[in-house]
Amino acid sequence: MKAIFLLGPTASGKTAVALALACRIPVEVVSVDSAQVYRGMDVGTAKPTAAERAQVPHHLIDIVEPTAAYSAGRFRDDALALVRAIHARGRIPILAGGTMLYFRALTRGLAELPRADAAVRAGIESRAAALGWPVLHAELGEVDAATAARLDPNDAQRIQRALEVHRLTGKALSILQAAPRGAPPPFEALQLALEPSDRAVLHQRIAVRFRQMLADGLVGEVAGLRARMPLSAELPSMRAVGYRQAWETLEGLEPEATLEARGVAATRQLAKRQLTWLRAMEDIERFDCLRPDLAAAVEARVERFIGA
RNA sequence: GGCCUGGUAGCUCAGUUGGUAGAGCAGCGGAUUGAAAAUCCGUGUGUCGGUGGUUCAAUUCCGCCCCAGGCCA
Repeated sequence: MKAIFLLGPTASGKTAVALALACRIPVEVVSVDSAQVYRGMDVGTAKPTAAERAQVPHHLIDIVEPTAAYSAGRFRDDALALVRAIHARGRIPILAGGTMLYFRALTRGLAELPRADAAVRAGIESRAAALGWPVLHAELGEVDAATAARLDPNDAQRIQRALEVHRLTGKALSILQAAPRGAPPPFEALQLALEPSDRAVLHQRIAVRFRQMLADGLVGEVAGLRARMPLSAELPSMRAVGYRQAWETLEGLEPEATLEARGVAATRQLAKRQLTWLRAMEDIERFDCLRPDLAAAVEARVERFIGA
């Protein structure tokens, strides 16, 4: 069983490459993207168009409401089921996207941990508001010294998660994470990374694309979502690049005049973090996403993989 | 043409009663196990507009010039 991984930072051209591959090879695309899962968030997440989705089946797009929270754990389950189903149809899955934690969850597995618990999180949150995260970090140190040592006293999100896991299971996160993982993924993957040889060119693309998103009505999309459902700034969906900045402008927290610059900067920062992940990955074949013959080069490599 | 106010890091600005300078943002590097497009950590040498002068020493004081605003002609 074979699968193709296509990873790259935002604006590196993953969608175009995947579509080009689809012309030659019977494939289905599994999106590996923590923002494209949200229904109604179209403009700012650069989802493939309806036409593109009609051309090739795409999965894990528009699967949850923006009021909900998706997760790496759900992604792993969903993606493994999809890979199986696509294989059963005699096709090859292309897992394409830029959410590198999701790729890792797939290739290395996740520890057996409890899901997020809203009530427990709220309790931790309110204690943190009163005492400050460094105090909770110290408390974590009493029940899970290894995790506390690994985390910065200000890393609210991870301290909260570690405390949550302890409260829910009575065990230290570090112990649970050290336990052996489940079976490795039941497929052989060709891992391809798209990386720019010139960061400045990627930045240029990002600027052009964000400007286009604004022209395409990103702010209106966010305003519409806010009018239709009970959203809040803390929701993962509304923390997504572009959506957070549009939200701040709609709330009057930041001037509209700076929206474009803030959105572009946030996108560049996202791309930088994605590139940091990619740089650390081994067993991955890298392609310069700026080369003019990118699609053809990837195609040739994939055909070799499939033929083998 | 005259007067005034500015010209300091990519941007916005602070500062040095004369001993060559620092914040925010941006950028860059890193971490990353159910929120990950998140969260966190680290990282600041720049002809202090140019040029003469005073001084042991000038980005800081003085002269002239250039540039940008404003006011008066």
